[in-house]
Amino acid sequence: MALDERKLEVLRAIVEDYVATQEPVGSKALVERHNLRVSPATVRNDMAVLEEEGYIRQPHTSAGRVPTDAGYRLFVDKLSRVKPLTQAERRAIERFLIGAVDLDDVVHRTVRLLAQLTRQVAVVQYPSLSRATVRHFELVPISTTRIMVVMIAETGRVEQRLVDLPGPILADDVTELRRVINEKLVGQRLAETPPLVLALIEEAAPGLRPPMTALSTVLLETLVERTEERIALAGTANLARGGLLDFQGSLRPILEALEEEVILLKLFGEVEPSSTRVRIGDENEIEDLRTASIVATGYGPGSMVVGGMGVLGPTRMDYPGNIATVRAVARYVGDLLAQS
Amino acid sequence: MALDERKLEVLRAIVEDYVATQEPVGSKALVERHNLRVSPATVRNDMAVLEEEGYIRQPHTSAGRVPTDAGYRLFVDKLSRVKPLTQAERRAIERFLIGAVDLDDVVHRTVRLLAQLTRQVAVVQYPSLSRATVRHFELVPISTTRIMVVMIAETGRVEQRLVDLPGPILADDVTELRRVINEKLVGQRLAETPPLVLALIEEAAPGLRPPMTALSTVLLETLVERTEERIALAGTANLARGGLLDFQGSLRPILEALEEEVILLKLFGEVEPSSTRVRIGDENEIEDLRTASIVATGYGPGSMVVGGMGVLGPTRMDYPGNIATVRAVARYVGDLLAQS
DNA sequence: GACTGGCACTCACTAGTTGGGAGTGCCAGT
DNA sequence: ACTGGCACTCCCAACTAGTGAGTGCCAGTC
Repeated sequence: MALDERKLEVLRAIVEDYVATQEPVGSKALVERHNLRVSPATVRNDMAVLEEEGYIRQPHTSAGRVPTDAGYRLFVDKLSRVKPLTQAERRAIERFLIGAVDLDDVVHRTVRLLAQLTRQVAVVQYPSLSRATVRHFELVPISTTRIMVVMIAETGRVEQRLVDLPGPILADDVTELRRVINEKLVGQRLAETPPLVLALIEEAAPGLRPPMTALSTVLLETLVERTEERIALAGTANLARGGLLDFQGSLRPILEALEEEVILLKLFGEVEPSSTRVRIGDENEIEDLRTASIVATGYGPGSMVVGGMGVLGPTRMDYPGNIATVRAVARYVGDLLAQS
Repeated sequence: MALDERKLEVLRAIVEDYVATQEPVGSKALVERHNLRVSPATVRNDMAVLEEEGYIRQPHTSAGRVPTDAGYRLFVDKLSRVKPLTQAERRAIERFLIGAVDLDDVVHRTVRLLAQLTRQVAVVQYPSLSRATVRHFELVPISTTRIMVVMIAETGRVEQRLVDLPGPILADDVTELRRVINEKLVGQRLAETPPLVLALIEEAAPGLRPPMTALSTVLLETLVERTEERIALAGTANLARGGLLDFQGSLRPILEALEEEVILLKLFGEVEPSSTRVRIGDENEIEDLRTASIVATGYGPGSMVVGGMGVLGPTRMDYPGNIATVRAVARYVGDLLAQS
């Protein structure tokens, strides 16, 4: 059965009221607060249909209605208009991000900003290495048989690793190794470097084969294969708002899930370019997050995506507002990355 | 009034039972569980005295007794014997830390390990820059007017910053700058470098004064003065155990405090060499943490202290166990740092 | 056919009541 | 100095209405 205009309007009203008040909403209150031009009885009939269709439900007989996950989904897909940010919010974003001194700082500020604006838990993935390009490799001799490899990505991210060499090495040879490595790898996307790294060994002068082999092994292992992704988190205290009504009483599983970087990466790292993804309650694959919703989007300089960011909160959240905020922040950060 | 042997024994028993059961403990149960060789009535008299002295209290008339913060304090100072780690725990520590590939990884693993072993919130401060010594400075030309400065500390920590130069610079000049900087700064404790950095400008050849000035400004600003301290956190989910009985119902303030790095640094960063500090409830200066206790200690290679670590939990925590664990982990990590 | 007013019904929530029991303080006795 | 006994306190859990918001249904109206 198709839902006519008014039924959708009723659903929208229910979602909005419930999000605002956190209490099941009844037919009478609905008619009063939104100027639906019909009587409570009519609304009740509509509600019965909406419930039949699975968009709302009653916590118990003779209580008001509450949206189901499906209801939120419909609301997000069809009923919510994008809520443009206020001037104050835009200013807050700029002010917050403008003083960042380096990449770490940008990520840090971003995640706190998101948490503050949305009053939810915020998550920001550090610009992914595998999607970034190499700006420079630096080799720093620590001792005669030890070198520190420092990789600087185009996004500003820096990774370093110690390499033990098979034998002592001369300063000039280090310079040569540095030259070769940079010549071959700079400007490449990291995900595409493995074959190039292997080719490096061939490339090196015969005398430099052993140290180059040690180096390339480490490069492959740590910088390419084990592209360790990092995550920043803020606003967990926001979970404890709403006096435990959300999340059916226990924060435990949510907090646990939030500590698993792997889970967060799955949620916020898998973003398609320039689309905002909303996962509502049940739609989450992670068991422990079935009572939560997630708004995630990708970000990066220009149209490139180097990482994901977003917020996590109770299914009963302000979707239009949070979507708008997450998008806006992502765009700002993208611009910021494009500048540097 | 002096507390005789048995009264102290009673206090110890109360603390241990309360920590174990989370319920006020009565005289009868006490006599049964611990083999005090007296009757419940006698214990009641002792309890009355202990209450008078402020070491225990009754949640309400005709309930058992609960330790006060002062009671825990006395317990920690006088009554608790160090609880040696089990073989399994020692093995767990080793196994957990043995595979760490770099400093970040060490800190990461350590904080998770602590959270897991103590079942509390764990905090580890990254090895402090100001207390560390410089191993090497690297200058990486990004463009003709831009250099990236990379500082490698003895602890393995790496910091980097972009520097905009007043004018274009030649590769040879960069080499020269690098040489001078390293010559003067390597091996110094970072806290003592500011005068040396200023002297660098004098030191440089006249033609290199402008770029060196730009460099030293950044060095001072970011690497020395703004010695940004970092903190790793894990186990927040443990706060939600104990079903909200601890922390009088609201996790909110605790979670908020935990997000303030400044607060955590104050709590875990100010550690005297090789002493373990226990802060119990009221003793905390931070208002929001008056319902929590903290066990913190310093760590570092050998007898040096480069940072702090510890755990935070309800006042009702296993002090002897947590103290032992924190100490042991700190010692292991210290050894690890000494090796590298 | 769509909407409305009316009405009986359901059922969570609150407040008040009660009985039980764990625990206490006190006291007289050893 | 310690103990057994005893009256007392008072939290807690279970039960009992009473209340009211909200519903579903139905007959009536436009």
